[in-house]
Amino acid sequence: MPQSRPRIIPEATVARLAVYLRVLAGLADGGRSHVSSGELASAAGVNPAGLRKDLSYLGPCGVRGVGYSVSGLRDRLTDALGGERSRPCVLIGIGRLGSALADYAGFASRGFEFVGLLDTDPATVGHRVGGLQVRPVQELEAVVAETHATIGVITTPAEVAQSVCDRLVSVGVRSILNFAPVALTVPAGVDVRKVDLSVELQVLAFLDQQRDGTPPLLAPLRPAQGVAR
Amino acid sequence: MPQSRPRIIPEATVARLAVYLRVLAGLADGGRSHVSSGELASAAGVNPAGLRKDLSYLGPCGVRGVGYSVSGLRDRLTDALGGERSRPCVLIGIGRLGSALADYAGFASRGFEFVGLLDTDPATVGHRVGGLQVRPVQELEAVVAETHATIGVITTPAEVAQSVCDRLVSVGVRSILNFAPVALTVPAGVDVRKVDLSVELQVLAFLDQQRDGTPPLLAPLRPAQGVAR
DNA sequence: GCGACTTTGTTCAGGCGTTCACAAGCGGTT
DNA sequence: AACCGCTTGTGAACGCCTGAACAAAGTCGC
Ligand SMILES: NC(=O)c1ccc[n+]([C@@H]2O[C@H](COP(=O)([O-])OP(=O)(O)OC[C@H]3O[C@@H](n4cnc5c(N)ncnc54)[C@H](O)[C@@H]3O)[C@@H](O)[C@H]2O)c1
Ligand SMILES: NC(=O)c1ccc[n+]([C@@H]2O[C@H](COP(=O)([O-])OP(=O)(O)OC[C@H]3O[C@@H](n4cnc5c(N)ncnc54)[C@H](O)[C@@H]3O)[C@@H](O)[C@H]2O)c1
Repeated sequence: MPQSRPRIIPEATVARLAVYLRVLAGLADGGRSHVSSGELASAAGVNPAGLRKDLSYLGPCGVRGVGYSVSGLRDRLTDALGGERSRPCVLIGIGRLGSALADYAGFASRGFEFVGLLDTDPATVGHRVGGLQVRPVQELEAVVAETHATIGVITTPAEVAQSVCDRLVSVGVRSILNFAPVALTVPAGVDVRKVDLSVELQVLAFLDQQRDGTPPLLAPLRPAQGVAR
Repeated sequence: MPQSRPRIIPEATVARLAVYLRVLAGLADGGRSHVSSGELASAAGVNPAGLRKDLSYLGPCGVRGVGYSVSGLRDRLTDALGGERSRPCVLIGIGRLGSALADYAGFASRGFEFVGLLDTDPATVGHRVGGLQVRPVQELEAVVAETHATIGVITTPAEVAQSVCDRLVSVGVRSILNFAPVALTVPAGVDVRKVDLSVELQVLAFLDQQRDGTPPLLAPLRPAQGVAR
């Protein structure tokens, strides 16, 4: 038996694999033992053929004529996405958004654990949020060193996001999730993903206007599948 | 002078236009009158040529040899993205995440205004969040009707997201932003955008593992530009 | 044991998006 | 008035991703 092929997985596929993994976790809880690509694709909101293509990057995962083993596929996906080991994360900026994230149970269940919460505000430092005590941002480097955090999440105001990012990078954090509405500049070898909620709303507004304003002009779009992307 | 061309704008471009608009707002506050594509692209974290191509969908916007007028381009972008009119939004599920969104000032400044906050929890209903009183979710249809909300934001638990979505669609909301980790099914003509934070973290974890595990194998990737995507 | 049905895995073509490179156009200067 | 440098706008090539059709393969029923 040949070992897992070291093929390159497109980033768009990786994002979908994470969605499949969550759906599979739900199916496993429901006691299901097998799923077809059609059912899984429907639950994930994607095309069945695309789903099979995504899974094919991991090598053959299913049984023809039967489908995929829920637990088997779940394990394979978990492995492909980085294993089951807990990923320590630090969160900087414990305001409204940061508090919501720190308190969210959905991350821990997927292996992401906040091991450090940092803020400048003296009114916030010392408080317990999500079972962890908020520490002063001056200790950021020390916290990363002692916890071996590999992921940094930035929920500070935009003005200070770049400086926070620089400090994270300087102590070895190479994966950053940024909620502040600025484009962060980082050296090569560091990955930044940005979540920009204002942009999401603005795109919705644009699509809305386009729909109302010029119905015949936007014609050559989606072939009317009843499932959201 | 020919009026604005009714060309089709790719969705990826629309999202970037929203980013440019925000950067321009900052430049205008700073008193700048002109910008070059290079500077704007750098601030937005994109390629200069791509930026010019994005803007070209709106027709000629700049002056060769000089650059773009900050205020002129800002107005043009504002117009293209749906005008300056206020967009009323309803928010369902005023928990930790929902409260953070309702309280956030960055949306109102871009024309998005929450006009209805809804929840089931009796302990939450009646409270004031972000200057608005939380109302029982039973009144959802009434709130949409009286406020003419066009955008619905879902921050409820995943189990009820689909039913909330159905109710929004049934009263005419055709733009939905979903934070719950489920794929929503909607009829054609309704746009759904999904924000999935667990997936973002999972992708970061994957990239991290890929970097450490197989340095020579992921070689054919990004040409080492020091700016995050 | 054999056949037919079901579902996967892969191949192919099409579209979309991104990137590079160059010509066109404008302002400033001599 | 003509030249020069700078910046935009666009055309074309490239690569990536998506969607569909087809063949391989395994299971269930008889
Ligand atoms: N809340 C939202 O719904 C929302 C939506 C979209 C974007 N954002 C963005 O997310 C970020 C946070 O938003 P928020 O609403 O939570 O703001 P917030 O003001 O409630 O929280 C920001 C926190 O960062 C802390 N902080 C400030 N400077 C710091 C520093 N140098 N180091 C560490 N911490 C520091 C502040 O003390 C505060 O607690 C902002 O950039 C905002 O634009 C928020
Ligand atoms: N908080 C986070 O950081 C985070 C991160 C990723 C995803 N999410 C997702 O966002 C959603 C909300 O997360 P949260 O942390 O705010 O959860 P939460 O439990 O704090 O808030 C959920 C709110 O929805 C309300 N609700 C429940 N059923 C409802 C219904 N039928 N109609 C209207 N309201 C209803 C609840 O009363 C509660 O106030 C969840 O789907 C969660 O998976 C949250």
